[in-house]
Amino acid sequence: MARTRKEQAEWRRERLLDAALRTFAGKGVDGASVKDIAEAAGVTPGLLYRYFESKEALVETLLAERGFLPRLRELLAADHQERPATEVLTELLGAFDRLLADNADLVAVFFGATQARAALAELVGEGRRLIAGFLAARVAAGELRPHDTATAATTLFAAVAIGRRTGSPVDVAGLVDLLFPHGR
Amino acid sequence: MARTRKEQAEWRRERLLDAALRTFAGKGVDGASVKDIAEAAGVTPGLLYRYFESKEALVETLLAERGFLPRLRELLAADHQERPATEVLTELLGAFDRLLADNADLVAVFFGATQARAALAELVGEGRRLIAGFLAARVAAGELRPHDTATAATTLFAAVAIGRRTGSPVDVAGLVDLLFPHGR
Amino acid sequence: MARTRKEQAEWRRERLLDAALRTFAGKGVDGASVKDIAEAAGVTPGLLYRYFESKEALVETLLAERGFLPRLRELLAADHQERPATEVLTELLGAFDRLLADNADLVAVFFGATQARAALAELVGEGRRLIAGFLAARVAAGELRPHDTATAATTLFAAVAIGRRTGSPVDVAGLVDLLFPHGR
Amino acid sequence: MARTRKEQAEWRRERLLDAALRTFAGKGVDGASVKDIAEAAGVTPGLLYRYFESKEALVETLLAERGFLPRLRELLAADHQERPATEVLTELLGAFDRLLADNADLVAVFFGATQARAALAELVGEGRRLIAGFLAARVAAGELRPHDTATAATTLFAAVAIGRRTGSPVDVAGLVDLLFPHGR
DNA sequence: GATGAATGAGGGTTCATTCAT
DNA sequence: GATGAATGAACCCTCATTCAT
Repeated sequence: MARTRKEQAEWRRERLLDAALRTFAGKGVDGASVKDIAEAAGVTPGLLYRYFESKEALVETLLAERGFLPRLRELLAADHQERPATEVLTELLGAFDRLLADNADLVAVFFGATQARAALAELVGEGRRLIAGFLAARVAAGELRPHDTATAATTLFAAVAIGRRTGSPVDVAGLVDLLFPHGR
Repeated sequence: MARTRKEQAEWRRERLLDAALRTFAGKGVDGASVKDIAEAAGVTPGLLYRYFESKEALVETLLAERGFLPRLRELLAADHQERPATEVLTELLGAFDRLLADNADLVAVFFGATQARAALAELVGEGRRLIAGFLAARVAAGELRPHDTATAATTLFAAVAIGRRTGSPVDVAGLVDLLFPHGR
Repeated sequence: MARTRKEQAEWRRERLLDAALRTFAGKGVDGASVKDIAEAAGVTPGLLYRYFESKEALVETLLAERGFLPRLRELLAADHQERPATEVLTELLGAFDRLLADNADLVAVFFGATQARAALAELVGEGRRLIAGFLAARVAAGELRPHDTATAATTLFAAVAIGRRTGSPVDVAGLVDLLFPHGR
Repeated sequence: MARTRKEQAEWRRERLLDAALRTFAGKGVDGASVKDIAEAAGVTPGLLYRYFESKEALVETLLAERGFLPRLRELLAADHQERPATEVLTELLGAFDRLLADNADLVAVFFGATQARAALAELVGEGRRLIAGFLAARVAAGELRPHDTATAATTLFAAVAIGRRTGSPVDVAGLVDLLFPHGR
């Protein structure tokens, strides 16, 4: 109330970005229409064009302003000084994890929202389960050291998949050696 | 040449699936029009409907027939007998890695193909670099054992991200302990 | 069985006309696709074009060959000689009525098969009922001679409607005088 | 000019209904494309969808808002008191006739507008002519009372046809007796 | 004679975008 | 600043028709 013009405009812009993020997360960037977004924001489609040049510009703005790359940089840039590496790592990854959790909608936009999502989940789930089973068997046999096999399976799978996806494949032998140095 | 009608039909169907896969990978499922796919296959859009009931049915067929879940199952189901776990794991993950490499288009479909792709790559890249730097510093300081810090960074990042994405977040402390048992 | 080529062709042609008539009656001429007709005849659409030049030609053929105008002419051309006019008329109209009943599908084609059909039926039904009520009241009051008021209502309504529809409006006063000479 | 937005919208809606009615009357409901209607209204097809949910909804709206059933009911519901039945009937049918004349386009929609139209007109025309000839001959011979034979022919024909069409066939003998009581 | 793969035109409809109000 | 009428292009899909097989 009693907002200045500029404040009001700024506020509206943010609400539009909110609405866009929600809508994109739900229907995918291509699947969400400008009308959908406008409705989610409680305005008419026309108004959107006072704040953003086009739908494409809206997406770009969203990624730029709501992307968590800056937050990530802050996080990682902190000076960790004398504290133990694993403690720092745990804290760091925990913060990253929370960042993702807090920005679930944006993550959804990053990964797209298509029919293929279910298929992906199935793929990853299945692989994880099978690998975890294998690891557990070898732990039981005393070959591998006791460890959280579920996490290990996820990790192995994820590393390979993300490596491929981002165009920087991991060295598989190195990966295995990383988790099980000296074969244990 | 000298193809029977049935062979010709089978061949055309496969070419349409090829074209669809390529087109979806490039423009995303929603972003690719039936016309795009038909053009990529060198036919008229109408023809597509002799082979698939709808665009949606085409996507489903693609995931069902070209999905690599069956191949993955075969891979993992193999009997590994007496061979060392790390050897088996390396082979397994290598095969998985190759599977993904051979099906890059399909992977692109799974992960969605939007404007956000570049942003995702940047995010992962940045995170990876920063974490790798931190790890290298600690290795240099003698705190952590020498290891492939680039792979370790990718792995940590990937595990957290995939965990969030698939709705099964990893236990971060467990993850760190997995890579650096006893803090090393 | 053991049909000559020509017989077989003739037979097929008639079956196609049958199928077309049925399909047109059900879905309307525009609403029925060549595929619909071919399916109803148990053949492929392509074959239809060996027997008829186009869908339009098929419709024309149907109206020409299955139209009952020839039958109607025969009916009316009969020499009625010395028999009483009302007897002849009854016979004639009865035959016409049967002709229409036997060719219900064709009648449906004549009148079109659209959403509007239901509205038309409602319109005619309502009008008929109201007029019949009026007539019955006046008969009861002794003003009009006793007669089949339902038929009279239909008749009056139909005459006006068909008159308009065919572009030859009836003279309404003449019509009333026809049914109730001398105001009775 | 100087129309408010709301007035403009109302006006546009009515013009679209006008255009639809004209176009449907000319080409039939199925035969008229949304593009045809839009062109007739001087707008783009897309605009139609701001005013009507679909082509089907447009047809329904047309029948509901431009149908003359309500007008017909008013007409028939009037209190006719002490006036002679034939006078009332003449007035009533005259009003109905005018209603149809004023709504010729809508009548065309009701009856469908296909290639079959000409065939129907021919059929009715021919039958009418032949019956009228027969009646005239019998009047000349002194068997039937003098009357408007053209109207009588139309009436007889129409009654039978409409009866069949609406699924309530008339009793032919009763019909003849209605027009020529005591065989005259 | 019969099939069915293939086409080109057009169907109804949605959508990003503009602009007068 | 905000609306919503209007557009033009594109969307997915169906259809009448052709022709090699």
